[in-house]
Amino acid sequence: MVTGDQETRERVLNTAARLFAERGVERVTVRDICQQAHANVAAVNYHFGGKDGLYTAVMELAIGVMRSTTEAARDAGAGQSAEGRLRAYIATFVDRVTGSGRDTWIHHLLMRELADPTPALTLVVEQVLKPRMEYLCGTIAEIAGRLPDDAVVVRCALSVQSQFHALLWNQALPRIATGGDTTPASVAAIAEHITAFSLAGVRGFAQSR
Amino acid sequence: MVTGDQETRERVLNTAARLFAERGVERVTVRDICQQAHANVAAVNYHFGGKDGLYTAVMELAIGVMRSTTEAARDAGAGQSAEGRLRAYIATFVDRVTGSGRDTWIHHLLMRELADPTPALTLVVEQVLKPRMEYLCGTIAEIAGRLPDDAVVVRCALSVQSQFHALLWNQALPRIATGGDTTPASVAAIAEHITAFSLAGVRGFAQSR
DNA sequence: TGACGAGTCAAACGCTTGTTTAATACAGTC
DNA sequence: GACTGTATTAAACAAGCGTTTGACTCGTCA
Repeated sequence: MVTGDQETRERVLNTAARLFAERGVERVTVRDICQQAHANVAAVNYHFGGKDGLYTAVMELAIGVMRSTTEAARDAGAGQSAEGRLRAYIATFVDRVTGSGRDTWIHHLLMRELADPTPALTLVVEQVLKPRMEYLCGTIAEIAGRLPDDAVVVRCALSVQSQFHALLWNQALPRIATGGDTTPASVAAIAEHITAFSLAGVRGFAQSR
Repeated sequence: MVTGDQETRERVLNTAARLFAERGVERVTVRDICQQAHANVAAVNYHFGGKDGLYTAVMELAIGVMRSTTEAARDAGAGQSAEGRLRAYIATFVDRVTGSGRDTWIHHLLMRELADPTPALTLVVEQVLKPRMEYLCGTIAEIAGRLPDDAVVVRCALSVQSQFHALLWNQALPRIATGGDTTPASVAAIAEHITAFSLAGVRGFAQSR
């Protein structure tokens, strides 16, 4: 085969990640993947032990990137006030979800996993969602003057995080709301909106100590 | 056949609705549906013209219920202030999504349709999502002292609506957050949280006229 | 009574799916 | 140069899928 510079395994893995995110695991055949990856049908079974193994490998790849997103969101606000950290956290996520970076497919995979859980959800929860919630709760707790495990704080964190997911309704959004474009300016406007909305929401639960 | 009181067509339709919502269309076979509905495999093709036709029929059924939910959410706040209307709207939705009523499956179908659009999305957008956004924007506009088509108002409406969807992360939620129970008390607490959070968020964008 | 349409049924039909096989090529090692 | 383990290939495999078929059972109506 006239392979490129890339190893077959890597080509299959990357192609599968893209297709799984686009169409969902069930709507992608191993023949689709291998054809687009310029690989033989047997490659999936040889390198990943089967379609399920391939999906697991894709999810592990995705989890790695998601963890780095969490870190980036945390680093962006390092040394700032709680308000500043929340603002930086939101801006990082909006930026990555709307695809200014190049890893949009990952968020679609995550959305599918939440809507339609597979065994891989356990990994996602432990390595991605829990750390995010923990950081978010810490920041929000500081803003609200409450404890991080306060039920009010947890609910606020969910309210913040859930707003990101509306950004992924790619097909529906442009038809029900103005905008939906992802120019740097509008992305920044969305981030600013979620920040302001969430800050006001959280402060409404503020408790004087 | 020892059918019950229900006609075969109805049994197949209801069984399919439940299974499609639970597992997703791709992970449900016609044989699954017919077995659970105590019907012959050919029933799907005879009554609905095929699996696709069955899915369309299920979505039409779901859209009917969703429209009635929209009306119920609107009626619940009739004659009240804008704040009261928003509170009633949110309470109605939280109630239906968490399944105190019996139509939870519909929201799972909607979530799947947003994550993984099919041709049926067009119907959902026109007959369900647009009317909801319109009503929500009207209410929020009044609270914020802005016009209903103001971009700020539209974004606020999306922020409100998106919070409902976190309630549907059935598998993931109990593992990342405390609660997740659906006792009447906690459902009311969730509704109250989203209301307070959203009201504060919207008021932050209030414009003195 | 006999013809007719609607509904149901077991069985079979193609087709696609994920997976396996056996052959082949190739690089490194003794 | 024979041996070994890795990687790739075309072809075939068995199972499952949605769908179709033709016979059969009714209730209805002329």
